[in-house]
Amino acid sequence: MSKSTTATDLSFDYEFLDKLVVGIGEVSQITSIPTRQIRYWEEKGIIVSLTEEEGKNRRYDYKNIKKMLLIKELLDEGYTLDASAEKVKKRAELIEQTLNKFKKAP
Amino acid sequence: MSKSTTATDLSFDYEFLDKLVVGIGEVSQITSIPTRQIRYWEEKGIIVSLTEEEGKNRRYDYKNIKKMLLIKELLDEGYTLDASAEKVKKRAELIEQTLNKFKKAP
DNA sequence: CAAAAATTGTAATTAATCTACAATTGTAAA
DNA sequence: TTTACAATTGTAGATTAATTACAATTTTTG
Repeated sequence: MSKSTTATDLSFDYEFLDKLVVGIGEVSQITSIPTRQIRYWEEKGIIVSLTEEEGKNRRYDYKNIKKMLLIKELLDEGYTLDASAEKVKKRAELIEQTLNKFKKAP
Repeated sequence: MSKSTTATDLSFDYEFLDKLVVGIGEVSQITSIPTRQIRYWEEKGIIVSLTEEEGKNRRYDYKNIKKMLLIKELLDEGYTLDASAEKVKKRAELIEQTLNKFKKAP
């Protein structure tokens, strides 16, 4: 009848990650990236939030957060922001594929 | 040297779930539980948020969200709020154990 | 019905976020 | 070293979202 997700079943919680949306403050807490920097990356088009309309608060999903973490790593390694963004674009496809694998499973 | 979490490695992203914190608005979006109801449950002591101090915004972690989803299910099944809370307390231990299993892995 | 449980409404206040304009710092080529 | 661009940071003033607190309403149970 119902899905009954039994709470302990987190063998992989893609269903949860799929619904996940977070504000910029939480992203900042999770990733240790300052909100100001997140907005800057977004301003440059490197990150695209799920914001409904201009002026409303930004919302980010799992993929967004993963991207940011990766960009942060790459910057640390010495890549420029644009180069990092380029690299991330390719990896993003992998993340997507991996997530889709879980989604397709019956 | 560094942990290098490579972003595509989400075979199980316990590290991510561990850091996860979410505001009440997002919890409401994720779970479809109204914010008013979440605050009420908290007021009754059934949920305990990570709020730093009174007046500041509430923050919830993965376990909190899982608890809420479970309570919602149990209410649907006809349990009272207190009975649901009781059941959840036991399951919470299971969730914790499961998470710890991942944490211990080298 | 009466009492308790559970939920919901909302006003007034505070916290967090938004945009926009500007300043600062870092890097690399001329 | 200077010039130029990349990257980040600061902040004022406005707006969105969350807080508490008091109360009302709906639901369940004896």
